[in-house]
Amino acid sequence: MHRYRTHHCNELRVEHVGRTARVSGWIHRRRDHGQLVFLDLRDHFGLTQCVVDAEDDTFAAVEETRVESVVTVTGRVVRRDPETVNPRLPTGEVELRIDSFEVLSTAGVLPLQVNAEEDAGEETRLRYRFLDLRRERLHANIVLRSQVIASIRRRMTERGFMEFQTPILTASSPEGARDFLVPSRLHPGRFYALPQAPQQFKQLVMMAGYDRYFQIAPCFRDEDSRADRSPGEFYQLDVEMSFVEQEDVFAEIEPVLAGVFEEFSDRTVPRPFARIPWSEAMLRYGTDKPDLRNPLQIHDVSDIFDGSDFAIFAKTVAGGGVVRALPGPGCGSRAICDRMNAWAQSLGAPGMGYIILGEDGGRGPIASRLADAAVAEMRRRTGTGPGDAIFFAAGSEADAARLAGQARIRLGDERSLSETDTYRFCWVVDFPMYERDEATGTVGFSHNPFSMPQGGLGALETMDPLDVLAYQYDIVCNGVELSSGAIRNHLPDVMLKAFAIAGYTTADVEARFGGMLNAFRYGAPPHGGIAPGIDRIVMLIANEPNIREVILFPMNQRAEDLMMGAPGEVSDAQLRELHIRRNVRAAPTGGERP
RNA sequence: GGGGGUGUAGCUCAGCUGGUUAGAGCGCUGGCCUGUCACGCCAGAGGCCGCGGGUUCGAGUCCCGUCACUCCCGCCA
Repeated sequence: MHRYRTHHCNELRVEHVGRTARVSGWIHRRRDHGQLVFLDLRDHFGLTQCVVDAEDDTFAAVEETRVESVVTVTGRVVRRDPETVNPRLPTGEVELRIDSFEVLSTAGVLPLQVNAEEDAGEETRLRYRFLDLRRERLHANIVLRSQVIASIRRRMTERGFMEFQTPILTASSPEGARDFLVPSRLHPGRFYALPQAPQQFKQLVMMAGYDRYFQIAPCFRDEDSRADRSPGEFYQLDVEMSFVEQEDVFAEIEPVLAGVFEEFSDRTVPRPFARIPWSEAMLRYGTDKPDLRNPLQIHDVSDIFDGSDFAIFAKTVAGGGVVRALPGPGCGSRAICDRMNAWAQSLGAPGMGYIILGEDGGRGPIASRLADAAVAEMRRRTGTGPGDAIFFAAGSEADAARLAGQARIRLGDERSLSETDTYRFCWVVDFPMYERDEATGTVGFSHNPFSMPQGGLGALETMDPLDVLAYQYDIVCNGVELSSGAIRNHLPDVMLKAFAIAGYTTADVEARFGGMLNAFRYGAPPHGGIAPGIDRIVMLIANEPNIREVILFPMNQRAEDLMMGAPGEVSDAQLRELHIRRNVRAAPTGGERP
């Protein structure tokens, strides 16, 4: 008989009755009846009930071993009486009568309870991640993650993509997020950087002629975390293709994403994914990552208020601002509208105007200043009627869009308007190539500087840069941005011009992106790609609100690994070898850990 | 860097307008219990009320500071 087990803990069935079996695992739960003890033994696969009574030799040992200890149980598989069958367990028709009981590893009193639904605090969970991972939900999430990644690999390979590894130790990139730096022992004063993404490498793979590349790629960015953004590191499904236009990329990625989401969830994935121009997304949804499960849409009503008697909005429009209207189904009451207004003010907005709609037209301070025909026109545009309200966000185009967009989300949640059984994907396309930095007034890249401008060199030379669009797109699912992507700029002249508009000299570009720029001069195929976030994909499929729930060993919000103690101190000898000298003020004393 | 929330037993939390000995569930320890499956019943131990200062006759509760965790803004081309 095998030293540890003949069966795992989700294997024994009626057909095994009468045989002797051996199982090993953790003591999940014990039910002690004094003269009779039940033990639920747990391993990766499931639970098996073991039983022992007072006359057995092992009784005392079973009774005193604490939960989460690791034990090996050998015994006879017995059919349970019909009234004691547990239909909730796959192994619930049988149990194991304990003949021998061996403790392989004892557990102390637990800092968090593995067998309870109740969540411990984040700090405890992260410090004792190995215990947290034993719990059912988290354990299942990580299994799901493994299966999702395996499915993605299979789907990509079947489509003719090849998976390559790109360097982890590379050069610091001057744009974008903060880099993690790695000092060089051989080159005093010089540093590697961990890649923020394999962006330049994957483009070079295309120039090397491999045609279609993908990688489940680790990416490193030294930026602050969010609930949907893990600090430090994350994984992307990094993809690049040669000789393609935008729709070719969509045609490859759409079935992969839809297939994976359908394979691992019970929800529907409507196809084809909607294509929404960026400017339309900002107008209708007030965001560049719209949740299309929410049926509400925002409408521009600036023309109606232009020159109207409602002075605040008329002045806004006259000053170049806009007024946006959001339908509020069933919101036709003072209490609801006042609450929306107070909420808007809590966000720092001046307020949120409203019209309450009754059988006989509109009520409220705005409606009283407008002609009936104007109110009727707004009803028509927003599709509202008696019992509803229309909410208004006024201000600069960006401010009004943001407020209306947030109000749209809030109403959707509060009134439960959104679908709950769907993954609504969309492609947001036609992003602007440049944007004006509000603080400095300068023009900079709004997204990836390597994207191809629509209209090419001609557009860059003749158009207002702020009007130039890029072959730049996002894939969004249920309001979560999964990825940006682009058709790349593979033409050195266009690239130098594009960078010049953003304030970079040719020398700057050569110095910073020389490797790739040089490659463009020896025959570069037109190419493009995308890089959906793996962690966010799994998070959506697992229906988890926080990205830590789908990562084996996540760091906390301050980018610390509480279990391993990272980042940690290193020895003076290590630093000397790396030509590094500390330059930190004396650490404040009294820290809980060194 | 900024804003919000939280911090009370090993864990999850309650603790009112400041008031006498700070509670519950789970866990832990001991006892009882032969068909449970979140077993049940009885008893017990366990508290720097995050930390420091202040107001007050009196602070878990109010004020100031600080630390930690978390959510958000900035940031993430």
